[in-house]
Amino acid sequence: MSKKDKIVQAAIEVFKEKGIERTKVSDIVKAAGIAQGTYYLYFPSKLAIMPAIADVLIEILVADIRKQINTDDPFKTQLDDLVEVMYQHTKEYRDVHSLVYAGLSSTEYLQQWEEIYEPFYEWLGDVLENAIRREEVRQEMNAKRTAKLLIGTIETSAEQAYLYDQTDEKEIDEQKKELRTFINQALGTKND
Amino acid sequence: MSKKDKIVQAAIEVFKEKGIERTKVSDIVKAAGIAQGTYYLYFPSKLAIMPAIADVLIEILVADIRKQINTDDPFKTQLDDLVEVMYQHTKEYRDVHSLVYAGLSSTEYLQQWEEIYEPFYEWLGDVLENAIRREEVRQEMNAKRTAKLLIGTIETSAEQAYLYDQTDEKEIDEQKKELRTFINQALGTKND
Amino acid sequence: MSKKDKIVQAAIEVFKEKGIERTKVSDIVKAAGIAQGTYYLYFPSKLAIMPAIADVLIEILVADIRKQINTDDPFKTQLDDLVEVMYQHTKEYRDVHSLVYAGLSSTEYLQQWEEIYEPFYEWLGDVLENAIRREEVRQEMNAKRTAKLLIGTIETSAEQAYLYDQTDEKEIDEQKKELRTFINQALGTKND
Amino acid sequence: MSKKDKIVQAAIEVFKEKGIERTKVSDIVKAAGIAQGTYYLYFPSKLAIMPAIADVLIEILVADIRKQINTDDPFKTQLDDLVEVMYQHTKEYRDVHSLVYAGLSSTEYLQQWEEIYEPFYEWLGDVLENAIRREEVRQEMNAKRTAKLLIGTIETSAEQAYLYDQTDEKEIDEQKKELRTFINQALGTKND
DNA sequence: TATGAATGAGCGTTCATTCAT
DNA sequence: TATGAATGAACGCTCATTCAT
Repeated sequence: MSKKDKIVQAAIEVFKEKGIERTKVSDIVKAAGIAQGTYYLYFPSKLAIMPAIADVLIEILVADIRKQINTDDPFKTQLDDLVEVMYQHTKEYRDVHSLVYAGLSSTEYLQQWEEIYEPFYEWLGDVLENAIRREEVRQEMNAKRTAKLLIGTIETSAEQAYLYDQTDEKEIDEQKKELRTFINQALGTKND
Repeated sequence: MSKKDKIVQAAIEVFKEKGIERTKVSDIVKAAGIAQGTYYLYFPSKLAIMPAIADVLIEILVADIRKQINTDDPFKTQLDDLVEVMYQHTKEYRDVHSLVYAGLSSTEYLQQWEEIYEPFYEWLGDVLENAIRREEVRQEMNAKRTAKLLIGTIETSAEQAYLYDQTDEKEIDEQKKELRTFINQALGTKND
Repeated sequence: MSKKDKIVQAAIEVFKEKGIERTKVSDIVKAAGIAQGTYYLYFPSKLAIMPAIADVLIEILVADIRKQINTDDPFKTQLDDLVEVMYQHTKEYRDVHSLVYAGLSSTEYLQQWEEIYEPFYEWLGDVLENAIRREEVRQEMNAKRTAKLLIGTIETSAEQAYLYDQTDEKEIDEQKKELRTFINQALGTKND
Repeated sequence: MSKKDKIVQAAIEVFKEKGIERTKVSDIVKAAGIAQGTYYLYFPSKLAIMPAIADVLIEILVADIRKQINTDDPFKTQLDDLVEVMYQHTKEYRDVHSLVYAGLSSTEYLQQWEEIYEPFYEWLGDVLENAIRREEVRQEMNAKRTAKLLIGTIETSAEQAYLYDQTDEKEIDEQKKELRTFINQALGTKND
């Protein structure tokens, strides 16, 4: 693993640990086992690491999705699995996610956010197009735009679920069920 | 207007202009026309004001919605209007909104986020229940849960739209149209 | 009790409680049950109360001494009793004592310290003069100067004893015994 | 000289000039010729430097004493010299001394005070033991305890003397004379 | 006298960034 | 490349004091 990756990994770890607290560069370098100055050989400023972190988060998410979702399954199954993976991912990384988002907010990097999500949009867009072709969903939709809507809906729902520490799993399951109905309707998913 | 409200108003203004990191307490008090120490009579720390700001943002949003949406209109019309108002609101306040969210992230206050949204959820939940009763939407939904999903979907979509400064209105209109289809389908809105 | 006295009493209480921590004017007024501004009707500044506190401390000490020491007793007995009372007093008030001393240090009031001790010096000077007259101690001493030395010696010894929280009473007793020998020798106290 | 020592030296100088309340960390670092942040690499807070200062003060005192006192001299002479050196030292450093003591009072460090004095107690304890062996003082004393009493007595006496700016040297000489008598008696110093 | 909200100068501390090695 | 001690600008917060009521 390159030193740069090591720094990014360490940063993610520290964000997860320190959670809500503000993370210092000195924490990151300590976790990465490098000297304070070394950080600046790879990133020009404290916030400059944020896009790299966001990239990794999306990479992890997309990798998980590819692993857990079988694109030969019926679309409805794939959709259910997508919800599961995204809930799982949100649960594990939601602190980091919101911190990174916050970090990007205070810089010129915010613009990159959508760009970073692009591979994810792309993947889901392809899946939707397949489903359209296979007539497993309604026909007249724009696959890419709908992919963005779908991702936004699932992600926000997951965030609402895990916003409270109180992981009342039963409550979460209810919400997940409602979500599945909501998006299946939205896409006009065929059942049989 | 109470002094506390004056501080909150001033904070919103300054956050809109400068962002969260770049905003000093001294900027807020200057804008509010009060002394530095006075701020701390009302809020124990710089970040402690965030929930109060979020409250105001939601108040404004809900007030706008009440003003612009006629609950006697067909549900479909109300939904269209809701999208318009929320897009408008996101456009105007999206900086503050994400800053406040970021600010809450770095504190123990994040938990309050959902609580603050409660009045909005409540309102839309009532509207949905009416629509269910009037058979303008599909029957088997849970109104409150669906309200949360709906709000999350519209809000995220609006955020995606205004994430870039480049306000390509045509592009935005396309996305808005796709969104309307998406949510109408999701709710099973009746057309006639 | 006058309001001024109430403030002084409250200040002593707060000093005892907060001990080592810096005490704020707001703590004092809260304890005294008065408004912040009222304090300044009686003392022109935060530190201005220090001499008044010192006065009270000495008053208490001298009152205790008068109560516990019988000036008709043999001088040696009086001396033993004096040691007891001063140790007791130091134990109870040593935090306040050092804080007041510190408080006076940072002002022009430090000069008053000796002045405040004057009644105590006076009292012990008289006792010593009696002892000289009664030939219970060596003859050639200057009563007033020796009183000051004696008080300083006993007080410092007591402070050394209670500097540590660890109140090893056995150790303290040993030191007290050594002290008694030391001062009896110093004064040439007659035994029989 | 190490950077830490440089900071301590500078702090002593500044405290002598300005007092503890009026001394800002920025004054200390300016005098030390270092950056503000550097101070905090060596001391975690403003007050945390106090024990280090106290250490230095005692070091200086003990060094002076070793230089000025000939341990081959008769004990009585050594005692006279000790009084001289301690008066001298108190005169020069009394502001810093009481400030440091006050500073320690407001922290958890107060406990260290006796610990810091330890080398001084040790030295005088040895001297006393020698005197006992040579039968220059009374025989039955505990050397270490008596050393503490002796130091306390002389120090307090010197502080009483220099508490007033008005250095009436004649008055001070009188008191010093009375002090010498007092402690010689206390120790049973032999004259011939 | 008494109040207590308001003041605002002032200070301790932090932490991103630099640079000599 | 790598180090980590040093930097110093920047800022949150405190708290003694004031003053309108």
